[in-house]
Parts: sequence; C-alpha cells; structure tokens
Amino acid sequence: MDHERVAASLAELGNSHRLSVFRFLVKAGYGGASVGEIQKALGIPASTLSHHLARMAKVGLIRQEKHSRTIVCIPEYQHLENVIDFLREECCEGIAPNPTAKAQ
Amino acid sequence: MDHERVAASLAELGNSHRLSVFRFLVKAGYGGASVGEIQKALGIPASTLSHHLARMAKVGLIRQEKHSRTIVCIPEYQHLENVIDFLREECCEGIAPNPTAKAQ
DNA sequence: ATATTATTTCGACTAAACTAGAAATATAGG
DNA sequence: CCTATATTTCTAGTTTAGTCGAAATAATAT
Repeated sequence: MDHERVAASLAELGNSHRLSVFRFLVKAGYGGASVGEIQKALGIPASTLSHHLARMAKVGLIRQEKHSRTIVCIPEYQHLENVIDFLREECCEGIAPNPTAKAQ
Repeated sequence: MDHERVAASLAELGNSHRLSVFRFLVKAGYGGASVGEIQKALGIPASTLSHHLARMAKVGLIRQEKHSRTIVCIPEYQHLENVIDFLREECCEGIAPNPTAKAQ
C-alpha cells in the first residue's frame, strides 16, 4: 500500500462516526451488517450514514453487497491490516532499540 | 487510549503532508529534526508546516523541544503504538480465525 | 397497480481544514 | 544596538467535510 492510499484510509478512520461504524462491523464479523442495522445500532441519520459508508467503501475499508432490498456492509480486514503494516514498517522503526529511555 | 483520541490521531495521520512529516521524523530517529530541517526536506512552506506540526503535537503524535532558536520535533513512537494497539484490539477481531474455520 | 421497506441522491447549509504570504516574535552573534 | 536566523501568529482566501430533511430509486409483497 502506498503513502497516499494509507493517508486516505487513515483519514476515513479518523472520523468518529466512521470509526464507530468500522468497530461495529468488526464485531458483526465476516457476515457484516446491513445499513439499517448499523443505523439502528449507532443512531446516525440514514442520509448521513449513507454518506459515510460510501466514503469508507471508496477507499476500500468496507465492501457493500446488495441482497435484494438490503445492502450488507462487510469490513475489509485485510485492508486495515495493510494500513497497519505500513505504519509499522514506515513509522515504527527504531522503537525496539531505544537508546534514550526504557519505558514510560 | 479511548475511541475519540484514536479517531483524532488517525485524522492527523490521515493528511498526506502530516504523514510525510511523521515518516520523516521516524527516519530521523529519537533525536528528531528541527522545523527547518523538515521544511527543507519536504518543501512545505514554513507557515503551513508550522500549522501541521502544531496539530500533530496537540494530539500527542510528536513532541516539540525548544533549543535556543530552533525547535526540535520528536516522534512519539509510543503514541502511535497505542493507536495501533487499539486498532488491533477493536478492529481486527476475527482476522486470525478464518471464516471457514471454527466459529467461536 | 399500490403500498411498504431499504437505501441513496439531492440540495442547501455550516463548520472546519488547508494554504501561504506578510508581519511579528524570539534568540543569538557581531 | 543591529542584523541574521528560526519559527510562529495573523489574516484571508479556497476547498472539503459534515449534516440531515425531503425526494427519488429499487425491490418486494399484497
């Protein structure tokens, strides 16, 4: 994953509503949850939620599958894993060998 | 680290300039780098950079130490570690046990 | 066909982020 | 004291994000 995609994904998770949605979907598991279920659980107005879900899908944090009338949202675990891997590789160098301090 | 602080930190890292700054500081190591050094390396106008650095410091991603005329910026590795830990705990459940494997 | 349910798109607004030049501040050296 | 350097604050403009009611779309059932 490249710099810009990582930044875009972090920006999406950097919104409180969207982070809540992602956490909810992770709890829901691989089956995900429908837009309506998310809406009821988190109490976000439908049009607002739809907007946030579209953004999350756009960067690949979630996938949306249409099953008749309902749209099921599924968290893309691997996408988040890739973001975390990038952060570990690019932003955590040197954390193990700490020359200045021990712990805090 | 709580939900809101995680979201705020992710939002800061979710900006391309700020992610570049953080990566640069990590490469610089525990000694960090001065504002001027960052400015030269990344080519961001001084006032713009100052603004981004202040935001990063506010959420605890970096620390700023004044040494005579220059201000040294140091990455707070542990802060990012805490953010990553939150993501792993709250947003990666179920990734190890495959959906095809035993449910629990 | 009509009604019901699930979700999105539209439209309009407010708030916040991003940008960067110019002026101000702070510190050090001559 | 004056000058150079490092960085911030001020100011102002542009852009993007966030919000949500109302209307539109899509699918299903009656």
